[in-house]
Amino acid sequence: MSNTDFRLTPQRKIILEELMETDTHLTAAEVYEIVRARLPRISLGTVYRNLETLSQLGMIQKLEVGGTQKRFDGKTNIHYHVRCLSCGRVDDAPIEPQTALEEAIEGLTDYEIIGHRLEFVGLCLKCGKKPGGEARTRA
Amino acid sequence: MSNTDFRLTPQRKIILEELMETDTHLTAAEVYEIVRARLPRISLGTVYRNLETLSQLGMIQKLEVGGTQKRFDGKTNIHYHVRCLSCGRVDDAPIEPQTALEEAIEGLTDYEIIGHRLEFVGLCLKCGKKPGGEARTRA
DNA sequence: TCAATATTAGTAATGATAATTATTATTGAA
DNA sequence: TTCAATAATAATTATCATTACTAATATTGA
Ligand SMILES: [Mn+2]
Ligand SMILES: [Mn+2]
Ligand SMILES: [Zn+2]
Ligand SMILES: [Zn+2]
Repeated sequence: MSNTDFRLTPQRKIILEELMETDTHLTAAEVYEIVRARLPRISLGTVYRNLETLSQLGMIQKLEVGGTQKRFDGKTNIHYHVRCLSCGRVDDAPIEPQTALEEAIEGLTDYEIIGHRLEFVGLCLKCGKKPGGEARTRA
Repeated sequence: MSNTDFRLTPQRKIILEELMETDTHLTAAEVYEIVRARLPRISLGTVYRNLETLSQLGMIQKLEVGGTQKRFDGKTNIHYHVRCLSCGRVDDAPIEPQTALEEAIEGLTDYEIIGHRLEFVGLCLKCGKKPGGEARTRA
């Protein structure tokens, strides 16, 4: 019984491919829409299940950014994000991980610190400039 | 027509009081349970509606921490948090807001930066020490 | 070849939160 | 005071994201 019984099914392969070749941090629903163009019979449940599996295996990253939906990242290294308060768009933040932050709280709390999450919020190019922009979504 | 038609109803007063005198960053469901001890007829919808209203007015803060539930904070000043990966507990992080972070990305992105959120994650005293601790909850 | 195992599509269930609605409470002008 | 306008409530229903279940299909390796 090989312990490596992870099968790279067509569904998983395509989900991975689509996540790799985009930098927009898709939601599960967005992944579903995109993958459906290539695999019309895939089900939303399969997308959720595999996004979970793949992130569990460290092949992708599940992001807990603000807002109501989780987002998924083809990049697995530690990095920060910027989120648009208006349209929800999430981009990578061009700033290196600040290890100093964890050193700063070390010992000041009862917690055993494992990591940290830093998210910048603001308005993306599209939403920020012109008055109005896109409809403001909640959260 | 006075524009200040916010009424400090008993429901709102008690929700506020309970949020003020705790430092544990309650979820809506937890607020509901606690307030119910004093106002047994209050409805969960009222709790949600007023938590939203109060945070809209800047009287409390709605926190978008990791996990599945929003949490509410009686403190309205900007500060960071530590969250336990095991039990979900959220405490204030004893570290000052780092304005330098926003200065660091300023100009490096297309975004108009408005703010940032920093959350440390780890294991609280109760969950971290003894092997086992509480049952690990998801997210 | 074939039984064990993994994965799927489809659907139902769950959990958090928001919207609706009919009723009650408060306000301020007549 | 009285009463119409407004605000807020309790109760209920709806929505949205996500997870669980289930029966069918696919893959694996002895
Ligand atoms: Mn990213
Ligand atoms: Mn706090
Ligand atoms: Zn935007
Ligand atoms: Zn804990």
